[in-house]
Amino acid sequence: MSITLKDIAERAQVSQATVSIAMGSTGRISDKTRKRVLSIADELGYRPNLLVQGIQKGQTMTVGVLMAFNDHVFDVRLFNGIHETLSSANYVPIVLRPTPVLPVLQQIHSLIDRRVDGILIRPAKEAIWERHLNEALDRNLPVVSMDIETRADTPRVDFVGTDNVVGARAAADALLEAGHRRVAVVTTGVETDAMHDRAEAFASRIEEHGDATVFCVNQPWVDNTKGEDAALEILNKKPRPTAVFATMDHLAMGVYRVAHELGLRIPEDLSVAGFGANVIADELTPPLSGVRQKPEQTGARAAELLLQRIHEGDEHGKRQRIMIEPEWVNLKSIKTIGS
Amino acid sequence: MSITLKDIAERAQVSQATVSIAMGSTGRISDKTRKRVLSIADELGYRPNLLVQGIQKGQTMTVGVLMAFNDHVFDVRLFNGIHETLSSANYVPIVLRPTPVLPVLQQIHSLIDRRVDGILIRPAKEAIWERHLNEALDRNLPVVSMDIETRADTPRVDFVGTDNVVGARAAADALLEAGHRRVAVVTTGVETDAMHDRAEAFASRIEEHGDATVFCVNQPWVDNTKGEDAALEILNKKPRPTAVFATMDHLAMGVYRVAHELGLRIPEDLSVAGFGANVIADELTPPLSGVRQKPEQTGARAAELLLQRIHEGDEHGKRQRIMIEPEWVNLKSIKTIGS
DNA sequence: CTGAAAGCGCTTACAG
DNA sequence: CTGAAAGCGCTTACAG
Repeated sequence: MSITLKDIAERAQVSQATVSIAMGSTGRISDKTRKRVLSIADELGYRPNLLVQGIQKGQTMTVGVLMAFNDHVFDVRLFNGIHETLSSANYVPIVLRPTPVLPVLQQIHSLIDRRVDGILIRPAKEAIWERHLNEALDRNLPVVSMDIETRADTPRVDFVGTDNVVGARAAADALLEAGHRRVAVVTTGVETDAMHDRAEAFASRIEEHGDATVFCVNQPWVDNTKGEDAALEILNKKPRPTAVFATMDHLAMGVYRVAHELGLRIPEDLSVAGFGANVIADELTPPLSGVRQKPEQTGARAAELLLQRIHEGDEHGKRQRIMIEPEWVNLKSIKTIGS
Repeated sequence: MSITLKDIAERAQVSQATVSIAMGSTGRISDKTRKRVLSIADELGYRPNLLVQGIQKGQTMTVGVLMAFNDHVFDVRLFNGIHETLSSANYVPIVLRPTPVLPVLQQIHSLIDRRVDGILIRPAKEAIWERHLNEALDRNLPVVSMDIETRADTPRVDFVGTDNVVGARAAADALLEAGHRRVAVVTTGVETDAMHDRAEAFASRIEEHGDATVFCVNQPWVDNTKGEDAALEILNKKPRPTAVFATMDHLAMGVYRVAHELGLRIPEDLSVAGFGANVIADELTPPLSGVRQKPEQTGARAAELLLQRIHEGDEHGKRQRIMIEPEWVNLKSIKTIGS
């Protein structure tokens, strides 16, 4: 096994307690013995056993992260944000990926059994997740959900996510400012509240303008949908809208394709805006303008909030809900229409 | 704090040892007491403390995973494979992301301090990583590297990665079989051995044919290069090659772009093949044929190997080197030339 | 300034 | 079949 305090104590001819004190900063000790002990520890390659400190202090400096990583790029960026914050605080993430085969309950138990100090989760659509969170909450483990909000029955779960309303409004403002007065929205799946919020916020902002019209087409949610059907419906409309806002970048890809098939050039004949955090925006031709989420920031804020909860202990204040403002990025897919 | 064996013992009016025995399967105990104890444990929501078992048995059922997640899709798929294998064995991954700011040495210490049972790593190009691995190896922690091989100075690090030679040969065979006799290779960066191996294996396979010619253009490695320059050089060559093999999918994107600019249609005027595990292959128009890596399998095999090393303990056999065979996938970017 | 002892939560021989 | 005791590696009052 590895080197222990006892080994060092023997070598240094002092008690184990003295070694312990020399390592930490608690308790007074002569500078001479401390130096001697530390140099022996170093020489032996001593490494503290955090497991012991974990059972003693009830603090493992470990956090559970439950993410499916289905949305590859978004989840990785989210994780990067989490990781950075945790690292600087000397915490470490245990990453578990809930899948249909691996029951979430079991994974939460797996985290509890290892005595993580808190849990970060990016919930899936299935409500089943949330019931199981009580297993953690009942043990006073703080939980913060990211990007997707948990239901009402888990009031002690904080939330950090994208401010969809601010983002969608920015998109509307940008299109209006570019002179567009006849715009459409492609969206999908009522179930996902985020898409819904974006479509609604966008539409109502356009309508506020008074002089502009907007209509919305909802593409039923199927996995990996690119929204071609909805795009077709929009582009066949007479008079054709001059701009389309897609509530997620993936849907904008469908618009690009259908436009291409119909011989419409972007942005000359049609302006397109998206919403997301994917790289696809940059890889489309022309690069897609739109609302850009900030997954790193979301992850970092979530981790910060979790650490704060961990440190404040049981006097848990009221539920927090933090909205990260996305950013409007103008690339080459929007044409300015002369007034 | 949480429920302990002592709590259960008090409630059940038995000794702590009895409770412990009732939980595990070691030691005999009357069925009656066992049932009573278990039901009380259940009722109290008892969860074992794996930290304790960790310090007692020197086995934490925890594995360190060092991955940068720079290649989003590949790394996520790799991780999914790892995760699945670890989960089924009741192991859990602590995922750390080495970045220029966060010294790897510190992260390895972070893993050692938490007494992980082994380490999986996807090394970056910087050799600095590898020196630090000794910190783990010296403590008899098994280490398996994935996708990218460590240098010679870490002979106790097993490896699981893609069989580049088999993959590149499959690509060559496919192009030859489709009738191509004048083909080119776009590759990049001599430093990355993988690209080099692919280019070389491909070229020599083509040359073996006797009747076919091949030439190779190396695009200097810059971040996120799409190989446009190299592609231009190739497509301007007279006579123009009928097919191009890109040693990574990203480079094939450059070929697509340049071909498009030159007015060449794929596959009518030019056939293109790639190599990789990215989604981009499917999203290109037309979908890109090529060699597909199997990151999930790579991750799973690496995790299996690590677990095996963990279980075999100190009698560490000789270094293992496992090659996962990629698969040739024919989509729409290859034209068959009449003989 | 340093040491002996108790305790964190659990397991494992050893008695009875 | 069940209990008392020692021990895993460390920290923290408490004596000296």
